[in-house]
Amino acid sequence: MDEVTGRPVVAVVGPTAAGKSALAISLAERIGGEIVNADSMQLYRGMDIGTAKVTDAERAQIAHHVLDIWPVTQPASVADYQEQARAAIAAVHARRRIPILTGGSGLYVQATVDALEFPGTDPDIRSRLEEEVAAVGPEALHRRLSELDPAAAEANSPQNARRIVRALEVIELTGQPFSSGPGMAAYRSIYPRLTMVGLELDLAALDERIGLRVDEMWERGLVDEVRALEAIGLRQGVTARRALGYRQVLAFLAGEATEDFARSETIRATRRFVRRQLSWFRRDPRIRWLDAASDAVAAAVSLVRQPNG
RNA sequence: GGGUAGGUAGCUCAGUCGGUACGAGCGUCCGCCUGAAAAGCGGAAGGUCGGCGGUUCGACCCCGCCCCUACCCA
Repeated sequence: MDEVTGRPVVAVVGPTAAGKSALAISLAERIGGEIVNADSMQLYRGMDIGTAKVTDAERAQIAHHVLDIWPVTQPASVADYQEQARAAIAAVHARRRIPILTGGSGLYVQATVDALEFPGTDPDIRSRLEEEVAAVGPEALHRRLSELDPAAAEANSPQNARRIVRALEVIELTGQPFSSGPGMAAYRSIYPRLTMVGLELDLAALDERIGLRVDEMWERGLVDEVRALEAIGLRQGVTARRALGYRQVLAFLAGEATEDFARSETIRATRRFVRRQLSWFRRDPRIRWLDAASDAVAAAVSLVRQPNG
């Protein structure tokens, strides 16, 4: 068994606002762990309040990794994240401690833990295709995709410009159909001793917490945070400017919405997001779900100590 | 008391010059997801078109009365 990957890895996943960060910290204390972030937006430097990033105090308590790695102007990249997250896990292992991958970005968790391989990207091809969709509409490109890679076309709706562009990009770049490489690696973990813990809470309670949490973000100065990030290019970043809360505050700062509207929209969008997260995680059969309303820490500790499936 | 506008999906509103509601956005529910993923996308369930009567072969759309809301006049 591989010296590094044969060591235990824990993943704490689940919807936003269920309490993953706190659970991960408590768990880390009990089992001698260090946290590896798997939250796409917490990768951005300066996006603290709106992403509910762990505090300095919490970071002093338990080591956190793969946080604040990108400037807000940089487009997100799962492939880049994957590399850094795996390196962080290896480093934690090298310290003979247990990495606890924590976050609600399903794709990022899977990219780290599963044998996913991302074909490359090419800015020129990408921007050319993007201009094309803008000009011709996604349906036209979808038709082309049907000829080049029927399976990929089948898998994407003709409206889904983003996915169609990426599929065409990969085909052009690799000369291979997009649908041939990816897919099958999902749920095949590269870490044999992986324990996946899902933290759940009933939707009504979660919705309530989201409302409170967003109000709290406002009190803590989310608007000022966004204003400061705006000054260093938030509006130019393709990914960061669309983050929950940030997008809405930017609209408010641009005079396109009232502050109240920005806040209620943030709550609404976050609630919708939580549903998408659940729909992603629910289908992963490896996840052991724990109720956030009960003693999830104790339950998680015992799961880690006696993985058993 | 009089007048005007309006009462259509949970919400905000389109619409039918009378022929089984083409509805839309938001909300809700379900799902998809391999380099933007807190993103992007798909599907579904929801309506006796304020009430009662009338005209008509047929009314949500016409007529009468009533109720409710907003505003105006007194």
